[in-house]
Amino acid sequence: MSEPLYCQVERNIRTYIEDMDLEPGDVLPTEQEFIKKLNVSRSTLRHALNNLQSNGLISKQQGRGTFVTEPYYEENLTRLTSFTEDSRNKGQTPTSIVITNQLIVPSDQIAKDLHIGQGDRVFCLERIRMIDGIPIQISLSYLPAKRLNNIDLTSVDFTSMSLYQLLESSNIIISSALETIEATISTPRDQALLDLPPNSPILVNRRKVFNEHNELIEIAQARSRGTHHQVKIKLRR
Amino acid sequence: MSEPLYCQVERNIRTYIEDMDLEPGDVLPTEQEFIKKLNVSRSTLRHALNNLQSNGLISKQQGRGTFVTEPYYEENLTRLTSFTEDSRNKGQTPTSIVITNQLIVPSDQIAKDLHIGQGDRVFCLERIRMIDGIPIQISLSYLPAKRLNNIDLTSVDFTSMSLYQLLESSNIIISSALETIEATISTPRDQALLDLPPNSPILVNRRKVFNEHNELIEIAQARSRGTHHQVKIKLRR
DNA sequence: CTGATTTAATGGTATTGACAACAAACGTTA
DNA sequence: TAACGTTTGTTGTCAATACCATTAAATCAG
Repeated sequence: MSEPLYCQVERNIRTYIEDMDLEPGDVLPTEQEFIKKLNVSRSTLRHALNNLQSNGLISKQQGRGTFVTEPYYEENLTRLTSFTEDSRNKGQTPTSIVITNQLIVPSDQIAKDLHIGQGDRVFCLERIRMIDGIPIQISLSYLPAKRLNNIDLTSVDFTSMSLYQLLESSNIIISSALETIEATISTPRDQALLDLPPNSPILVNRRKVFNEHNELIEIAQARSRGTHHQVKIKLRR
Repeated sequence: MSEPLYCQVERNIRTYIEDMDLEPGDVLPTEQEFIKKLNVSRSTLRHALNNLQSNGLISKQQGRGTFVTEPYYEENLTRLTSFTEDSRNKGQTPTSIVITNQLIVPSDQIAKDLHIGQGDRVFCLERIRMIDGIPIQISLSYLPAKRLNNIDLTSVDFTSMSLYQLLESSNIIISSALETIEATISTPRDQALLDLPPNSPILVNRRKVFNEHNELIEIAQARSRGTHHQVKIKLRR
């Protein structure tokens, strides 16, 4: 058989939401309407709807209806993964607006944090990360040029490209990372870039990424909408 | 209505795995066998199995069967530690004010989250965690009584006692946990209990803790001062 | 106008039946 | 023996039907 029917239904509903320009919070057609419109059985439709719900696109409420969900980003910290990879694994479409992509002379602090000398150059990459068109995160990365195998990041279009996958395809081995998380209040800049009201919470991730020789290849800060962003960790004792 | 049938089936299969001492990798009875054994329809059974699969307890393979899942294995992950242990390791002095320490009848939601039945009792423990006298965190835990080897938590003084160390000294094995983190804004209650100004950020940790049989022994929420609390994680790719 | 009751709409649960897809074991044949 | 097809047993997909639970809106009584 070709693609299962419920998968096709899933895609149909996704495109329906897009075509109808449904915003988060909007109500979807009822099950009965979808059944007529798509000409499938209720169980098939519900299979599709359940999948969309566990992918975080919609939420159902008994007695009321089905609604488009606020998109939110769930970061999986059991492994070191990227925003792009995490989102795609959940069936979402991550894109970026590149604010800065330059080769710069680092400040003393950055140079010290990266364990590089005064004269060494550093790539500075700042992006607004979006899911399905909604801004979720501001990420700011510094990468020392001399540890990047002569890649020229400034010539790369990061609109839909994963930084980590690019590095790995250039034989740079991302080995481990140290990450700290804290909560803070959004700055005016956060509010402008992430389209937030004043006094909204922000989750701040600071990450140091190491290669196989335990050399720092990236220090990064990610500022995410606190209520649409979850970090998920699996721990063992 | 009482508890849905598929939830009861879920619990039945959980206890089956435990009673039969099934190890990771072991094959479960086939759908037909479960249908006869539990006297339910196939769709109900599959509903339960699907839930168990998304909870990571089992995995299904078309044409082969259903198997108990390999436990998650990861080296160099941050260990599951407690507030008390963390603080003492840093040379600080953790204390607690106990707000609630009762044996209660759980709400439907809590019972469902803990995978327990309607009649089962649950310990509810709420504490203000302090370091050197400064309130840092509000922690709220629910623990199902029947999985605690007859410990009576209500008779324990948690002022300077670690919950996890108490459990372990009672031969309860804390095996793994799933944790999510998000940022939010403090509520008036947060502000009162943690001595915070309005509009201060709060870091919310939600944790599910499992024993060696992958049974839930605790669900907990911790609300911490966002700016005086950092989560540190070491990741591997 | 207020509050309680009824009704309609909607998603939730459960059963049954049929066929498809896949994996492993088995038999046949070259 | 090796290769190939067949059989068997498993989970996956899909449909039709019935009834339950929850919610919100309409209706009614006071």
